[in-house]
Formats: sequence, C-alpha cells, structure tokens
Amino acid sequence: MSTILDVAKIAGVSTATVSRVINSPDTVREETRGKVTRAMKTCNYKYNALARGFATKQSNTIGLIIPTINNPVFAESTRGVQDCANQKKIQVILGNTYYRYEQEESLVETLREKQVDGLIITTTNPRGSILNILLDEEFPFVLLYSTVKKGPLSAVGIDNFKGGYQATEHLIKLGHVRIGMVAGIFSKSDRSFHRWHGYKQCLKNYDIPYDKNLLEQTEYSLTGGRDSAKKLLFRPNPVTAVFCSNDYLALGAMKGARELGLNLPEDLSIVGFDDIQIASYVIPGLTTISQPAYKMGKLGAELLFKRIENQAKPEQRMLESSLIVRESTTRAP
Amino acid sequence: MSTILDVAKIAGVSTATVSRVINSPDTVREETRGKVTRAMKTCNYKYNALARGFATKQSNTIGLIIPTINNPVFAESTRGVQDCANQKKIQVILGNTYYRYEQEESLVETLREKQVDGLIITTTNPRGSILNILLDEEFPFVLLYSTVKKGPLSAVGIDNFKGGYQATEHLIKLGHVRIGMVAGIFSKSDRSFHRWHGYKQCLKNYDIPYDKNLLEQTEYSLTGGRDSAKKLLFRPNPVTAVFCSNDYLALGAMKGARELGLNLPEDLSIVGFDDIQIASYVIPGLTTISQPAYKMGKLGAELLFKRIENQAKPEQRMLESSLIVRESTTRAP
DNA sequence: TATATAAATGTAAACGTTTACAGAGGAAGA
DNA sequence: TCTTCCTCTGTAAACGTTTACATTTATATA
Repeated sequence: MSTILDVAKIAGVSTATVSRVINSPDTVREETRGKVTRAMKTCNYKYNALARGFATKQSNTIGLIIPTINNPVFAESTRGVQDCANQKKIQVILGNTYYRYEQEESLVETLREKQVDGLIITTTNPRGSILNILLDEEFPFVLLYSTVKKGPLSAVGIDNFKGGYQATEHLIKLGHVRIGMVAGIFSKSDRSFHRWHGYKQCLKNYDIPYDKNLLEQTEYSLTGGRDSAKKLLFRPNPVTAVFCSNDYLALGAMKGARELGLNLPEDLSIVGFDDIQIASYVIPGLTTISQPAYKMGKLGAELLFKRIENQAKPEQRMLESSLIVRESTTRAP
Repeated sequence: MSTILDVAKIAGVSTATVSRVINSPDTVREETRGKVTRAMKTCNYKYNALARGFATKQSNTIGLIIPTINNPVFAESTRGVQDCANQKKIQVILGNTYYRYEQEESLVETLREKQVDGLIITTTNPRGSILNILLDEEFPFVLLYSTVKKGPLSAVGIDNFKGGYQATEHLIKLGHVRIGMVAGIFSKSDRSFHRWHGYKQCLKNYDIPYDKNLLEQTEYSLTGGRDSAKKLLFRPNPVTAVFCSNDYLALGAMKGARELGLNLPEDLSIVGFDDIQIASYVIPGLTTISQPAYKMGKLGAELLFKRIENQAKPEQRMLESSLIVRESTTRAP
C-alpha cells in the first residue's frame, strides 16, 4: 500500500503538502495540487484514516450501545444515529448489551480503547457506575431512551411515566377496571419501571385499587408477552385489559389471548408502547403509545456531536410521545 | 491520558516490557508483571487500541454493509455477525445502503480507509465493480444473502430460486392458478430476482402460463406490499394467491387485502419469505420460506475471520431454507 | 566453577499521518 | 531599494504502540 510519502516523492513535494491537498486543498497552489492528485492516481494511493486518527487523536468514530438490535425501536433509532453520523463522515460501531449491565460496562471499555470520539448509550441501569466514571473523566456521551430529567449529563428521551399514564387512562375511560400490566424486568429497564409508575398513578387517580397480582414481568419478547398475558388471564377475576410495556410484548399478548380462544378486542383490550411499524399492520391494529425513535437517534447524535465539537453544556431533551388509538382496545364487557 | 511510556517509567522497565505484560503476560517474570500492573493502576492507564491498530496494521474491526437495519432479517444476521465478532474481541462498524449501489461503493471506500480488517456485505448488485476491485486487491470480504454459487469469492446464502419454487408449488398444490407475485426491484435485489425465477419456473413445470401482469415490483416495505397487493386484486381475472418476496411485503399484502374487504385466507392466500419472528404471531399466521438469518450472519463472520487469519480459500456456503406452512394459505376457492 | 542454554528485559526503529514552525519567494508600499 | 506582508511549501517532531534484535540475567549441565 502506498503512503503519503510515496505520493510526495512522485509529485516532488513534501508530505506536508500532500496532507494539505487532502485536508485543506485551498491552501495549496493549483499547479501543485494537480501534481499531487496525479501522483495519487499513479500510485493508487489509499488514505489511511486510522493513521490520521492516531495522529490527531480523533477517530471519527462513535460507539452506539443498545439493548438489542432485534427490537425495531432500537433499530429505528440506530438508523437515526447512523444517518446523522454518516453525514459528518463519522462511522458508528454498534454493540448490543442484551439488557445485561456487565455487558454494557465491558462495551464502554472496549469502545473507549478503540478511541471512539463519543458514546450514545441506551443504558440498562442509569444508576450504574460507568455513567459516573464517564462523567468524571469528561468523556462525551449521551443517553438515549433516557429516564433522567436533570443533572450534568446529556440525554434524550420521552416521558415514560406520562406514557404509562395515558395508556392506562385510555383503558379506564373505556370502562376497564381489571387492568393488567405486562412489563419488562425493572432492574433491566428503567423505562419499564417508569411506565409502570404511570400506570399505578393513573389507577390511583381514578380510585381503582392497585392489585399487584395484575403485574407480570418478563423478558422483552414476543413469547414473554404471550406467556404473561396467559398468566394474567388465568388469575381469579381476570383482566379485561392489559397495558404492555412495549409493542412486542403486546403482539405476544394478542397471540396468547387468541390461543386461549378469546376474541380481540371484545374479550381483551390491549395497549402497547413504541408504535413500531408493524403495529398498524396487524389485526386488530394495535393501540399504543408512539415515540419518535428515528428522531431520538438523530437528536442524540446531534447532541453528541455538539458536545464533542464545542464542549457544549449537557442538556436533557424530552420528546413528545402520544397515544395512538387503533382497534385493539374497546369498551369493557 | 497516560501511555505505555508513563507506565514503564513508574514501573522502572522498558515500554517493550509493558507491551509484553499486555499482550503476552506469560513471557514476563511474575515480579516484573506485578510492578507493571501496579504502575498501570497508579497512573490509571488506558490501553489505546487505535495506536495498536496503527502499529500492527490490524484494526480488529470489521465492516458490515446491509441494505437497512430496519428489516428484521438483516437485524438478525447483524446480531449473528456481532456475536461472533465480539467473542473474538472484534468490533463491527455498521452501514446501511438503503438498497443504493452508490452508497454501497462509498461505504466500502470509507470503511477501507478506516482500515477495517474485512468486510461482510449484503450486496445490492453482485455484478457491481466494487466486488471485483476487492477481489483484485485481495481484500478479505464475504457476501451475505448471496446469490452467487461459485467463483473466487466467499459467500453465504440460500437457494432463492428453490425458495421461490417451493412457495409457488405450495400454492399450486392448493389449487391456485391465478398466482401473483409481489417482488422487490430486481436491479436493487438480486435475491428477489432469483425468487421470481423460481416462481416462473414452477408455474411452467405445472403448465400454468406465466402472466406478466401478475408481477408487481415495489420497494421492500409494508406500504409497498399493501399497495401492490391491491393492484393485483384489481386486475381483470384477479389473483387468488400471492407470493411475496419478503415477509414485510406479505404483511403489507395482508393489510391491503383486508382493506378491500377480503377475508384471509379464504379470499386470498399469501406466502412470504424470510420467516421473521412476527410472522408466526400475526393472524392468520404467515406461511413463508424460512431462512436462518442469525446463522447466516454468524457463519459469514466465521468465514471472514478464517479468511483473514489463514488466508483460507474462498468458499460458498448454501444454507437450508424451508417452507413453513401456517394459516395464511388455504385451498383455492 | 566454567560453560552452555534458556528466560527475561531493553533498545530503537517502524507504522502513516498531522502540524507548529521556519523559510522561500513574490507582491506591494514607502 | 528596502521593508513588510502574504502565500506557498518544507522540515521534523509527535502521536502510542509493537517487535526484531541485542543484551543481560538466571538456570542447568558438566
């Protein structure tokens, strides 16, 4: 592989000049520039961005840490991050934690060793120690799908409490009283925890006693949703509605209910969370809380770059989420 | 940030020794090793993998190029690649082409500048020039979801022709004659092209005349599937069954059919392709051709690493795909 | 104890850029 | 003509590792 030095020799200039035609062409005389570009062609020169990164201490690479790319919501925000980064000629290294905090820690470490310029993290545990370490060492990062609303760190998220509240209120207004919730494992997803809080608070505000037997916690998966829904339907005095902490759980719940011979939505109303694309294509269409995943990723990336570039102040951004009513919810029997 | 040199000074050894405790601890005396590790702690040493990459010309990074992470199939194989890579302490940089070949070319270039050790590509155009360039320059890469069956390049894929054939045969055996196909744009997806060939060949083998009006080509999306299905249903002498080139199209087609008031599967049988997770959770369950996406990613990565490590011979691997019959297909009316 | 061998460590160059600084040359102003 | 100021280019050090080779130290053998 040829280097800048080879090019320089062929063109009869110094390496500095070659570097300049690459990085700031306007500072070199047109004639010289021509010589250099021609020399590049003749020796089939390939730029070495790694060497540049080494020299400048800027890798032009960021790390993106998410629970799992399998979840369409995270896939969507990943696109947002990538699209924003690629515009700036920055690459993104992707890592899945599978909702395991140790994995998150080790990813952060590896990515920092790789000298990423910054990190975008959908954390599994906002009170974990890595975030503090990153803060202490003033390493640029921003939280995605964040539940933190203030403090010295950059974050973008939605109001999960409100989302949970809205979902529950919608069901209550349809006359439901036995409202179950299928949630993620709280220790693995703070978001789920906040949604549950919204659910609880809403019940309280409408004078419906909270029944802890109507909470099922499970892995974020279709099967998890299916099995949990079945459990809730087997309880004495079973639920007539469930609020699921995400759409995959909700889709699973639909399946579970049908496997028990129920008609949807007459026998069971279901609300999801996320508004993934497929939610509107399923029958009955899934009522859900929509959150702007792509935008979240894009905004997160923008925030990060601002932070990397001008040491901007950390800020938290709350995006709008909203209830989308489709056919999976109906009046209580 | 402290460097190996700082550590060396504190520990009273040379940088070579420090490097050795990092890379081959067993070659340094236990006592020295102790001194060094302690020195690392005291100055909070952080390893610089970028510098290493620069020195060794091995970035321990690979590039993964896919059409779009939005498609669950590609998300799944991305996981396969990542899981395999991370085991080897290798990171993966992800890039989406959005089915645009120029984007693919530019991604390859950028990633190579970043000195990735190899590439895994789900190409949009197997006859494009980049592949040949990569081959010429002996750059390690492997094709995923590949349609090439022989030649000097590494590739893993399934038999798309056979898949298309099986899907069609299934419909024919159910008595369908007016069988439409909703495919991707052939110039953007060779896979779709091969599936269509399988479809055509099968019709021929069963003496059903091929009607070019029953082919709809569209973007790979839910909306694309919906709109195309509607078009096919509005044809004179409309279809009683459609074979869709992927599950998203099929899910879209379901929606389209229902929007026209049809009952599924009685009025329209639908076959998809991919067997994405949601396919079995939808009502009616989607009959589809399953392909082992995770395995494909994993195998692709393994092949790549073998190639990087021991200059192994290129090889093509064909994985098994199979027809999964669910409820979305039934006898012709 | 002397020698041969093996194990542990050090020396210094190399990897391919960038960039602060210096220098050359030319134009413009006095 | 001399000075000043630009514009363009060159020089050389720096970035943080690795690694071939040389050297020292320890161990085994006679």
